[in-house]
Amino acid sequence: MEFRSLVAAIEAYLKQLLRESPEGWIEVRRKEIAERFDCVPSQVTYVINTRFNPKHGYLVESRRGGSGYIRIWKLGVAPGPAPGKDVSGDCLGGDFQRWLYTLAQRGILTEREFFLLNTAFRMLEENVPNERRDACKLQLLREILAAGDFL
Amino acid sequence: MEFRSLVAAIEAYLKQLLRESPEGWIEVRRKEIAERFDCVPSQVTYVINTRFNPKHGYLVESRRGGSGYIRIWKLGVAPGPAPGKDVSGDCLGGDFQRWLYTLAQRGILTEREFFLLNTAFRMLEENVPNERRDACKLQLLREILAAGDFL
DNA sequence: ATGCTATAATAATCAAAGAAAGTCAAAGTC
DNA sequence: GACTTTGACTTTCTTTGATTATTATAGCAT
Repeated sequence: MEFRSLVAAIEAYLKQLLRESPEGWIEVRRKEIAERFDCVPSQVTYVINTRFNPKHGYLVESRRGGSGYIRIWKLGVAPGPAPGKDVSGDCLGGDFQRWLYTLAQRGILTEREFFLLNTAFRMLEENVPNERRDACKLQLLREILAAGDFL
Repeated sequence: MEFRSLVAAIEAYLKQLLRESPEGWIEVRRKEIAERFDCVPSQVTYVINTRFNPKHGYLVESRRGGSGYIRIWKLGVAPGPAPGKDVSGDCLGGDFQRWLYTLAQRGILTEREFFLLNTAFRMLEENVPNERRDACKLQLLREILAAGDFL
């Protein structure tokens, strides 16, 4: 298949992998992707940042250092810019709940866990200063996902 | 099982032992672990420090010298911290963790729920402005308890 | 038996080397 | 002008090994 650009090709490749993954997430090495597409590693970072961000319905987890990785989760349906709603600031708005729901549906969270986390999220929503809120929720989500590894 | 890295393998092994231990704690020889995984002993120290600290819900006690050992406690399953051992201060704002711990002990929360809520609490702890923090945590606790009714 | 010492058996510390991934801004393309 | 591509530099995490600190115990002297 021919692609207009590198980003497009890499994006398509990752989405292909995601489609083939029954778990709804994939794990890749930045360096390997870069090699496969014969480009610099930071290109991959660029693709991740521009095509797999929360706005598009993806969550990315990564680790540096020895045996580092990039893990991409596909969460629920892409929320879409909700026309009329202020698109500017927090694109993460109410989507978190949907994501939790997705995780619950996939059996990654039990119903109770879903409920409890929902409560916790609402708490963060209401009590963490604006500028830190999104980062904060994202971090919690990441920790939850990471916890899954061993729990 | 295949592991990404040495740390991951050792971590998983120790957690396996912990899971199998009815007392909620285990005692190992650093050297033996190192031999089993064919690595230098300080690697084990590294794993302990980075994966079994209080922040992750573990306490570690150890002794050097003849018949030395490393003892690892898992909080939330174990009957409280090793007596006389410093919990190293920052073990997550005392009271709330204790609350959660109690709930877990009574079987009101599962281990996972305990862990997740712990994470959420830490999040609040670190991100909510000082003056609202306590009220906030209290409210979350209440909601959790209330939730118990119909969950 | 009691106390002291040397020794061997451990674990901790620390710093260096190695292995990824992230950042940022300049240069290129459309 | 906005989006892509590149690469030098930074940060984070892991692995290794040399050195240091601690403890139990065996041996010895009293």
